[in-house]
Amino acid sequence: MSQLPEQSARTSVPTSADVARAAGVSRATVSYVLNDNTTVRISDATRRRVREAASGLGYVPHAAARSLRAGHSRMVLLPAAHLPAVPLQQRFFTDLQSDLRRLDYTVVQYGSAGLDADEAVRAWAELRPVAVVAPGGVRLTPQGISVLTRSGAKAVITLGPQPVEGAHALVLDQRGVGAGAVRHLLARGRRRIGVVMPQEAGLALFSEPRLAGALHAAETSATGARIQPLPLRYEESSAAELAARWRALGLDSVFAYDDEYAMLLMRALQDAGVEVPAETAVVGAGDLMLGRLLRPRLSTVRMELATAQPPAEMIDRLVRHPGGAPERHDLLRAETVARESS
Amino acid sequence: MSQLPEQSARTSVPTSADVARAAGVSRATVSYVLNDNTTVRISDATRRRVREAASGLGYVPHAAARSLRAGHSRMVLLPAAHLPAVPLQQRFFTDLQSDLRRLDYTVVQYGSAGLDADEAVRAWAELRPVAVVAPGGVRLTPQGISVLTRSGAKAVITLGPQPVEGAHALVLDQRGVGAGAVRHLLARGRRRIGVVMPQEAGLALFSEPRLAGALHAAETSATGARIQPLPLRYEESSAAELAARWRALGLDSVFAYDDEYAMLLMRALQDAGVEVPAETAVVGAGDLMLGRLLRPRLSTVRMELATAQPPAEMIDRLVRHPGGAPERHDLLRAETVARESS
DNA sequence: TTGAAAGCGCTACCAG
DNA sequence: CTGGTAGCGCTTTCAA
Repeated sequence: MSQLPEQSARTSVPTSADVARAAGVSRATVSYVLNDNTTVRISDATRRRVREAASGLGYVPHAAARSLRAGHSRMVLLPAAHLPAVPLQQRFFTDLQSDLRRLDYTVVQYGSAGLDADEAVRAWAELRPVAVVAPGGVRLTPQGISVLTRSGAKAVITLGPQPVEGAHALVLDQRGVGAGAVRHLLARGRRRIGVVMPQEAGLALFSEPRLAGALHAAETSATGARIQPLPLRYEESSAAELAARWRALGLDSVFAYDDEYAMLLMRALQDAGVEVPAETAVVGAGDLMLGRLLRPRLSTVRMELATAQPPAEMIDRLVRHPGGAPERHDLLRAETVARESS
Repeated sequence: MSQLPEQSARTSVPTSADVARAAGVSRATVSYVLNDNTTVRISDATRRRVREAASGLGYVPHAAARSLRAGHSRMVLLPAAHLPAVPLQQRFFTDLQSDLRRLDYTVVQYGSAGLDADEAVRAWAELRPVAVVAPGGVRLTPQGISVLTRSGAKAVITLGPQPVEGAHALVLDQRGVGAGAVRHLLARGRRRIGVVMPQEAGLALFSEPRLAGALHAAETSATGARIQPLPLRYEESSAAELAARWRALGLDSVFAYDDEYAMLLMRALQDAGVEVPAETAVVGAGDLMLGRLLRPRLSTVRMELATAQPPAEMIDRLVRHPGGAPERHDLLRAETVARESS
């Protein structure tokens, strides 16, 4: 219908005013109809005219304008860690996302790679999210939390190995993983236990608590067991080096951080003539398929997320009743799966 | 300073007007100072006063209001696929994200799990992104592209095995992976080649083109080689079943889709007494660490992303000069790595 | 049952 | 050098 191509090009993004004009009604009516507002009664004929005009023009409401007017958004922000997430976290996010959507939140992942902590928090705050769920690996300080809160976030929640002062916390306590592995090895009669510490950046966040759990389990066992941290890069050469001096270390078992490092190390040990499990028992973590395919089959610590209340509901509750004391929920359950390697 | 707690709570999110009041200047001046607007000259004293007032109040600008006023955003939207991304895509996204940030774009991942195609596209359009990069696994129809374009997106780009009519395309052509594997096996004298087809939802997007490439390579080789698709679930039982009827299939080699399926199948074949590579050669894809740790070491097809122009620059160019014909760029380079399993 | 108008927070004109 | 002000697209009173 437009006769001026260049004008129609400039005006090409249709607004509710365009819909109103096309339907011969006011912008208010358009808003009522498209939002199914029940407090006001509109004739069916008008409803249809508005709907047809909207779809005819390809009208899509402008989220920014809407939330500006409303004074709040329903955006839940998930700052993406710049480091590779563990598969468990990946699945957690996927589930959280669809659960939140069902509660009518808009979930947005925001990558902050290449920003320092302050810039990143500012960038998040500019989006005025109603809630922020920050995974481990994202540096969130108490003052960062304050910036977010003061910019209108009703709930700030950390997700990771340890809580942060002032925020709610979904804790994936990795200590139980290390403790589970060590208790299993102790029960098998092992007493000199190595703990692999990946040297890859970012994994320290997980490996340190696992080591701490291992140490604690050994100390409280009253067996006199010894824990020996073993730095390892995820490379064959690094594993071969470690294997070469294995006998000198005098270890009878090793918790290999996870199944992949376990596979790497087990192969190097076998190549160096160290018998698994006879001479050295090996335990991984994560219960990946590959552990079942190895020979000997890999013992592992399986991890599961157990939640009393689904995280999405918790977030919804915190958003609706903000201001309570920081909550803390432990999500991670660790369970040892004994196979042939230990 | 506020004496009414409940009022200060409601008004707690500071606006540029609050900053202006605190600094004793107008909102315009605040905007000029905080945006380092150079077309207007402001005294250093005023600048400092404004800056101090802003940080004192914890002022953070409101992105929605800003882009509403500006009439455009610099948001690049990455609809997140609901299925697990291949590691290669994961790295691609991370890199793209930081490159785009360097070009001053805001990158946002939007999870559309649980929405059908139309709803999803509408939801994206509501955010008024300046560009959309849709990975494979996200269903994007020509009419979806039109909705996005008409809502102001300057560039719509697909990323995946095959392009979509009307959008620019970053193509990860999986056919070369299958073709590379088959050519390698043909060169090794193999003629009856199985191709593993994962039965997991979502992988068909990758496995079908790989099969097509394998078929094409066999046909054009003039060797009379035969290609046999082999459905397989990522479970030990499924692999064992396949291995049990292996000899009846009469195959002398197999392209196992990727390294993980290769490990699964190779283990099952070995358990069934089928010698690798003597009786059956095995090739994976992805060049994972685990392939190097298997015995025999796994031959694989390594995949790399080779780009003439970095994707971020391409997007920036398309945003600045919209309206050109759809571009298509092939990103995937496949290269066979021969080890011991073939 | 519908329309007019105010205003969310911000920036960019134009006056002073 | 700084301030007043219009208006981005939308929703929601209040009037008609």
